[in-house]
Formats: sequence, C-alpha cells, structure tokens
Amino acid sequence: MTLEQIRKFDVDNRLSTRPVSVSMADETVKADSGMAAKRENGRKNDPQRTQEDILDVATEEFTTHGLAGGRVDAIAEKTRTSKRMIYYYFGSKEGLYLAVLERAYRKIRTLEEDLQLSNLPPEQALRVLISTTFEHDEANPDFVRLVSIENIHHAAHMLRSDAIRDLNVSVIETIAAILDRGVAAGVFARKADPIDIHMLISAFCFFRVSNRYTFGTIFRRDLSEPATMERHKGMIADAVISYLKT
Amino acid sequence: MTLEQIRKFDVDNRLSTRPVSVSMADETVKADSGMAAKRENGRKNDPQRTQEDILDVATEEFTTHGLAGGRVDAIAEKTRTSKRMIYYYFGSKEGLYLAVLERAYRKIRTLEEDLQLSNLPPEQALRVLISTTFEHDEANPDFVRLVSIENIHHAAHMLRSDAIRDLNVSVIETIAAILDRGVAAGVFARKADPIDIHMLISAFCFFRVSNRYTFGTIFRRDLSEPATMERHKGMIADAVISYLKT
DNA sequence: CTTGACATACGCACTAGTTCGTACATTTTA
DNA sequence: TAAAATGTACGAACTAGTGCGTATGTCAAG
Repeated sequence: MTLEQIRKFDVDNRLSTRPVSVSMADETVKADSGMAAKRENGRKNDPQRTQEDILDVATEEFTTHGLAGGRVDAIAEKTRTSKRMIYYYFGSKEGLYLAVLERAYRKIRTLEEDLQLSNLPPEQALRVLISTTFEHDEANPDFVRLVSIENIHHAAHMLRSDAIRDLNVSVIETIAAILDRGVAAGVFARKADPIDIHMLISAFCFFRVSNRYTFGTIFRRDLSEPATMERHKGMIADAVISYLKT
Repeated sequence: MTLEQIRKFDVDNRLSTRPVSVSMADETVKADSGMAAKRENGRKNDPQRTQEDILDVATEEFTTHGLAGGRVDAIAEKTRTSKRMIYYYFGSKEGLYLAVLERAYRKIRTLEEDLQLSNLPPEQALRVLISTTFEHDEANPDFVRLVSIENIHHAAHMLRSDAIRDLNVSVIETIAAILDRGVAAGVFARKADPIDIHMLISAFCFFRVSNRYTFGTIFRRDLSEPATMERHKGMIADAVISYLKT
C-alpha cells in the first residue's frame, strides 16, 4: 500500500515543469531562429547538441531496458555530459522518457506526410501505403519498442502529451480517401472502416518487429531475413486487398 | 560500464536452482499423489496454496509494472505470506518471474489442444481456429502482457525454459493440415506457409490486446466493446480466408 | 498411541548495495 | 558582471536478498 502510494506520487509529481524542460517544444524553432552559429566552430556551449546526445543515449537505454529498468546513471555515463545536465534539461527520469517518446513520434510524422497517394489508382495507392508502413516499422524498432513499453504502462505518458495524440489522424484520412475512391471505382467491393483497415495493416507490421524475439525463439525463424521480409510484405498487402475486394 | 556488468551478472547469476524452486515442475504431480489432505481442512501449512497465491499476485504485479518495475516487496505485501517465502520457493525475483511466465504458458497449452478441427471442412476449421485465437488473447491480457515484456527483454527468459519453446508447434501442425486439405479440395487457391498464416492471425489478435492503450488513446476507440470485437473477429477471418482463396 | 528426531514451511528484522535526485561550486557566454 | 551551462560529490530512500529463530507436520521407535 505504502509502496503503491509512493510510486503513484512519483509518477504524478513529474508534471512540474523544470526551467528548461519545455525547451523540447521549441527545439527546432530555436535551431532555426538565428543564433545557431555556436555549432559551426568547435566552441564549447552547445545545448542543442547536448540535448540530442542525451536523447540518443536515453532512447537506446529505455528501449533496451524499459522505463523502470533504464538507469539514469547508465545514460549519463554514455553521454559526453553529466547526470546534472539530464536533470537540468529534462527535470526527471520521466521527463526524459517523455521527451524520448515525443521525439520518436515527431520523427515518424514527417515521413508519413510526404506520400502523394491521391493520384495513384486505389489498389496501388494502398499497396504503397502498406509498403511504407511495413518498412517504417522494420526500420524503426526503437519506435516499436517505445510503443510497447507505453502499452505496458497503460499509455500513461502518451496521455499527457497532446502532441502525440494528434499525429496518426492523417493516416486515417489517407486510407479513408483511398477506400472511397476504390469503392466508387468498383475495385473494392467492401465499404470498410478506415481505422479497422489501419489496424489490420499496423498490427501485422508492428507485430513482426515487436514480437520478433519470442516469435523467433518459438519458431526458430529469423524475421529480419530479406526473403522473409519480402514474402511478408506481399502477404499483408494481398490479404488486405483481397479482403476489400470480397 | 560498471553498471552494465553488474546488471549482466545479476541476470546470469539467477540460474542457481534453490532447494525448493524446482517444486514448480512436479507441482501437479505432488497434488495428485496421495497426501493432499492438508488442503481440505483449514490447516496451516499449505505450500501449494501459498505458491499459487504468490504466483497470482506476482503475475498481477509484473504485468502491471514490468519485470524491472515490479517490486518484490509490493508482491509480498499483497500476499498472505512474507517476502521470505517468495525467496524460499522461487529463489530470486527472476526465478519468480520465470515461474509466472511458465505458468502462463502452461495454462494456454491445455486450451489449444482439445480443438477437434480435422473433421470440419477447411474453411470452417480455419474460422474456428481464428475465433479461438481471437478470444483467447482477448480473455488473457496477462499472457499478452507477459509476452510483450519478454520481447522487451529479447526473450531472454523464454530461452532458458525448454517447456515454453515446445508449445506452439501444435498450432502450426493444425494449420498445415487445414491448408493442405483446403488446397486439395480446391477451396484454397494459394499454397501458403502455415507459420506465415499463424503470424497473420496472431499478429492481429495479439495487437488488439497488446496495443490497446496506445491505439485506444490515439483513435479514441474502445477495443473491448462487444460490437467492435465482433467486427474485428469477422474481419481477420475474412481477410485470411479471402487471401487464401486468391 | 505417545514421544522425540527431523525436514519442511514460515516470519521478523536486518543489510549491503543501488538509484534518483540535488546542493554547491565552477566555467562559459553575452 | 549577470545569466546560462556544467561538473562533483553527496544523501535520502528504496530494494533485492538473507540470517536466524519458530512453527508445523512426518515418521519411526518405544
């Protein structure tokens, strides 16, 4: 009971925004807005680089050991800076974790946006989208890991971040448009729910990466092998499309 | 560096089998073999019940907080016994976690075995199998959680347990038989790999549960709603079958 | 059917080592 | 010189694991 309370307090308490902990929000703005001259010459003070460095190391640590398993001291050691700086910039372990999570989400948003699918025929557009999702998850195991960890924690941290919630909406709109065009053109027989379709695609792509180890151990199969990857990519695309055509 | 070493040492060191820690293996045997008279009357010494009690609480703790996040003291507090007993029976935190994991796997093995699918027509057999998988994952979020946690730890604990590895093989044989019959009967056009098909089914069913929180948060959708469940169950079945028929 | 030796089951209270976080001092930049 | 950035050393709380003593049940001998 006492332990539970302490643990809960710990989590709730992380809301207190430390001096610079908000700097994550305008990070990019800062970099663009004028005085980024420090980075060029090999001077010393370089907050942006320091923060990025910390985030890189922290991502690695958290994705490998989980949130509770990740050690702040271990992160500090692998950084070119000190533990003091982690707390200076991110306020707390949870603050750091949240920053890692937000950065991971921000990274993928950009990738998903510049897909021009509206001029492709529906079926082909869907295949491109599936291909992209597949390759994205395959190329970003860190992201997959973080999402898995978030789920273990009931998405508690994601709830606090408005930024994260608003992201994947665009994917749904893209899918919805493709489905509508497909039905209108008569290539898709079924009027499916776009979120369901997104889930069908996402589940497979995500699972391949998230459950790589247990699945690989049980069935003694290396899921990262190129031939296997190609076969799987084709399978999920065929499955989705044949489903929509039925 | 030092921290890493210590952590690794910690993990490796848990192999040492404590006096009674093997009792998990012949747990059922013990219970059946004669003197189980203790349990009936409300006497005091009751190893089986104590161990079960500990495992119940530990399952809850680990699935909620992860392996590193789970606290032995917290488990001990919620048990009707003491922390000393946890170490008496399971040797270490990792030992306890492993016991939890094994029990979870053992539980599902029994369910999967008594499915008589060989006399059903292929398509229907597959639908029943998919239905079963779907409902199993839905009904056992603890199991799903544990597998997710195992993946974060690179399936390190599963590797040590021979018992776990040998389980899911039967599912593959079942699927292989169905696919063969389907192709022979001409209802399935495609000669698919049974492990791939298992993955396609498993991924969706698993993802619905494992990513419930993040998915629910992003798309504001409650995946445990009956109507949604039924729709999803139908979707994955239709997708798999239409894929095989194409 | 007692009695006593012995093994198993159990609990209190403690320890050694971590782990997050911070107070204080110092340097760098503007 | 003020403000931002950084390093060092330390502490309070937590956490896995244990030493030691007690209770409970078993079994064999008297």
